[in-house]
Formats: sequence, C-alpha cells, structure tokens
Amino acid sequence: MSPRQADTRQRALDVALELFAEQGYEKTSLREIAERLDVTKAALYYHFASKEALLAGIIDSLVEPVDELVAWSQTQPRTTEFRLEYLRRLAELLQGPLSRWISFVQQNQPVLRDHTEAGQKMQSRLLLLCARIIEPEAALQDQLRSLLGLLAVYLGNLAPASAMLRSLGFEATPEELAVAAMDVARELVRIGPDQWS
Amino acid sequence: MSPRQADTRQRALDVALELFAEQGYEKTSLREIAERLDVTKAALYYHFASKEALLAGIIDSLVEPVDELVAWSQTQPRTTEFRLEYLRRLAELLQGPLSRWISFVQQNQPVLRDHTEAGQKMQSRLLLLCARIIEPEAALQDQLRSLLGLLAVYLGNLAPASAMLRSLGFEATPEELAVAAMDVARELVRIGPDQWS
DNA sequence: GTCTATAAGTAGATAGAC
DNA sequence: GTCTATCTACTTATAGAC
Repeated sequence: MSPRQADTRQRALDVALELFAEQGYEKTSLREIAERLDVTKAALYYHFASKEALLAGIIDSLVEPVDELVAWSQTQPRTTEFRLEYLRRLAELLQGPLSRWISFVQQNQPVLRDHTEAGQKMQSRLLLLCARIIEPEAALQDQLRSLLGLLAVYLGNLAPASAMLRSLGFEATPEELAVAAMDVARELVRIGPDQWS
Repeated sequence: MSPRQADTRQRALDVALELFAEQGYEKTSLREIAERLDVTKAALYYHFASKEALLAGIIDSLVEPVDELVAWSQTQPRTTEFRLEYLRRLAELLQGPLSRWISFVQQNQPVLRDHTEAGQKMQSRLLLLCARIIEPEAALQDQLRSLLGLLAVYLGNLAPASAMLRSLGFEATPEELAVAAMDVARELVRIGPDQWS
C-alpha cells in the first residue's frame, strides 16, 4: 500500500475522532468527514455500514489503553502505594492517548448515554477508571478524597483542563500545574495512619 | 390568561430546556419541541426568531441564580470563612435551580463552545463560579485544593453526580454523601495556618 | 475500493390565511 | 397567536457502473 493512499479506513477513524471530539457527533456529517479525506460519502460507506458503526470503531480504538491500565490495576493490592502508582500512570495516559478520549467523551455525552452499545462501553470504562482508585473498606470521606485525587490529576494533566485552570488565574506553566496537581493528589489518596498501606 | 393556555413562550422555554438538557441541542428538533407543546413549528417561530434565539432565552433564565451568588461573593472578603459560606450556598443551589443548569452545560459543550454569544455567556458564568473560590495570593497547591473543594461539593450535591458515585460503589444515601462531601470540602478550602482567614 | 446518481427523509425557516 | 403549506438545504443511506 502506498504511504499516501494508506488505509482509508484508519484515516477515516482518525478524522472522525478529531471532528467528533471538536464539534460533537451530531453536528458532524459524513459529508464533512469524506471531504477531509478527499473521498466521497459512498466510499465511506464501503468501510463503515453506518455513521454509528464509525462511532463504534472509534470507541473500540480508544478503549484499549484504558483497558490496559484497568487490567494492570486488577493485579495489584489495594494499598496507598498502589493508588500513587495508579495516578502516575494515569497522568502519563492523560498527556498521551487518553487526552483525545476524554475530549471525545466530554463533547459527546448525549450520544454516549443513548441506547447505543458503543456508548455503554465507553461509559463503563470511565466508571471503571474511577472505581479503581476507591478503597471499598475505607470511610466515605476517604473514598471521596481518593476520587478527588484522581480529579486533581485529571485537572493537572489534561490539556484542555489545564488551559481552563490558567484562564481561571492560575499563573503556572502546564508542567508546574501537573506537578502541583500530583502533590495535592498524593495527599488525597493517602488513607488514614497507614490503615490500608 | 387561562392557566392551561398560559404563555406558550414560557412553556416553550421549559420544554426546550428539558429536552436540550436530556438529549442535547443538536439532537433536539423544533418539531419535537412543538409536538410536546401541542402547537406547530410555525407557532414556535412566532415566539422565537430561530432555534438559536430559543437557546439564548434559556440561557438568560438559567444564568440568573448564578449571577446572584457571584454578585454576593464579590461583596465578601476572601477569607477561609467566606469560602466555607460560599460552598454552603453553592450546595443549596446545586440541589435547586443550578441542577438543571449544570446538566444543560454538560450535555451541550459543543454548542456552548461555538461562536454563539449565548454560549460564551454560559461559559463565562461557569468560570466565574469556579474563580470565586480561588485565593489569588495563595500557593498553587492551595489554589488547587480550593478548587477541588468546590468539585467535592458539586459531586456530593448534584443529583446525577451523586447517582454516579453510588454506581461507583459508594454505599451512602444522597444525604450522607452531601454531608461527607462538605466535610472533605471544608478541609480542602482551608488555607495554611490561618494565613487568609 | 472508489465513483456518480439518487432515494427518502428531516432539518430550520418563511408566506400568508384566519 | 396559531394555523396550513411550502421552500431550501442538508442529512443518512443505497444502487450500480468502473
């Protein structure tokens, strides 16, 4: 396969993800996607049976890195040390592949909550991602603190979130923000006087 | 005016808000809104020049309680005590009028980020709401902690968020959750050894 | 694997009668 | 203030040639 004309299917997934994440699923038409790919709508229908199938394809590719993190987390004991490492790995993902994933989720709440099977898959992974930081035996307050620790990492490492923080008056570089967020997060996921560490 | 046939304009705003918050702006058609009102699309156009004007009308009505909270906050000194009271008032709003507002924002990120003037208004209020909890002179970590305190109140008091928490395994009634969230939030907005209190 | 052509439907919006 | 009827534009999706 020539490098230019390489795999229209894959290019379609990339372009569609970009547009869906930017302007939402409903607002993005197949015509628009096809134009960017420099093919016709009909060509698109050769690769995907429907717009929803295209959506499902995107979701499948996005879910992968999350599943890896969750799978790893399930082999670990639920100690404070584990939660700290979990946050470190999450921070890394948020700066990489998870970045597009989260934007996509945020911009497409309506479709994802729909009956669609793909949407359910997406939502379930998001819940799982949050659930792994929570220690079921801990006090309610400590469970909440852990979850907020995860949110801190999210705020500090996801590009749009950190841009919002700076627009809120945070005078810090993205790097400083990521470090500060991890500081705060560490404090939050530490439970009791070494009860579960 | 008869109570039944009362003000189609207001009823339209109510119905549209409900539908927009539930399934998103793009996915909701004027036909659907008109059907629920038991009038025709044309009648809708008598009251609103366009779909976007309808959106703007909704936003204006939603922005009001937020503006009140922000206005009050601007008369207050920026002490820890203020932030605690701010959170108490926010918690109240989240259980009342702000509830629909937040769902609406969450489900309509794409439209609200658009060029539309109404969308900008909405976003600016959301930022302002967050900004009032932040002490500009504080250390970056403490600023983040305050913001997370606000998020805790959000998680604990907004119905959909607290439903999500329970699906995450939090075994608590909505009331218990709200109390626990305020506990955690109090701890987070407290800055240093009474530096700004 | 990509094209042209087109079907079938719905969207937002308007004209003009009542 | 609400109606019927209609317009234009655009949507998802399909049929069939190359």
